[in-house]
Amino acid sequence: MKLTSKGRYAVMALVDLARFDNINPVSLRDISLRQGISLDYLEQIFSKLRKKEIVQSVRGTQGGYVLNKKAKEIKLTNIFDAVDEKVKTVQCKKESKKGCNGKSTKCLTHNLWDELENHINNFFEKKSLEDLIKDNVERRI
Amino acid sequence: MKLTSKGRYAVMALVDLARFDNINPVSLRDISLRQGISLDYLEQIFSKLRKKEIVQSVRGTQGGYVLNKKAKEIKLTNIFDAVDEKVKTVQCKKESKKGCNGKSTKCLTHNLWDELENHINNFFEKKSLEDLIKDNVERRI
DNA sequence: TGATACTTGACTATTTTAGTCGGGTATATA
DNA sequence: TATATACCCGACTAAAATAGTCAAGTATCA
Repeated sequence: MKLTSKGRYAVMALVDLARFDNINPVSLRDISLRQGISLDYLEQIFSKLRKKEIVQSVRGTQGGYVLNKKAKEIKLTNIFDAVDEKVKTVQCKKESKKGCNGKSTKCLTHNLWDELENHINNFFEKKSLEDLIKDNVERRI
Repeated sequence: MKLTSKGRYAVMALVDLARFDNINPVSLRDISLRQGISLDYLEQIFSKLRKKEIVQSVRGTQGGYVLNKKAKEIKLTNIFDAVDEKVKTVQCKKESKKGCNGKSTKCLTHNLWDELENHINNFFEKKSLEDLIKDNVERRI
């Protein structure tokens, strides 16, 4: 079980963005330099964030990205969802003969993965971008 | 973020084992048939479980595996640890220039992943094999 | 009109996953 | 003692996912 870089980068980039977008849009180039993330990869990630209306883009010189909502309203769930960083546990395919079919001893652990998924998603639903920024400022003092 | 089959299989197999090992050892062949998991793959998994002293092996005809501890004492943490199903979030390599080096805006999200890791591990540390079996019996009624 | 910066889609090397395969060794039972 | 059962061990591999790269755009500001 692991968190992939895509999700990590998305969160890092958005925290970075949230701290600098007071007046002007923030370019991916700047984020790329500050966070050490490949520009091309960032473009892929922000394309997804834009489609899910987490950020807005401003084209042209002095362009960049701006948050599309208040940092308080952007939850980790939304970010991970946007970049396809899902919490996958069991996939109970109805077509498959093996695995979960609701019969006999199979899928003994079905409920476990459900619980786990809820447990993790619960964490993600509570945390907002604002929380992350505040947390960071506090520890910085 | 996903849970891989290895961890899933390990838990499924152990729940199966725990329910059948009252008197005799349980063979991987039986578990394989009941749970629909490849025998060869199960052998790999049980080799690891044995090395971490979660199960004991009995060789020869009528052989198989037996739990090495009480189901109550085997936590999910132990199982996942045995089969290398780790909860990985950030790796802050000291060697790398990029990523987490404790400076400036980098690793803004460091604490987040720590928290997440604790949150998940907390779940795994509480759940025992016994819990899973009980849970299953209850829902079966 | 040129530089900046977003936009899009295709391509690719690397790593991880989920096995398979081929050889063993130990032991109960006939 | 022969044999079948079942654990034991290491090497190999196909397929999928990951983490990018690359190329060719379009919009906008100065």
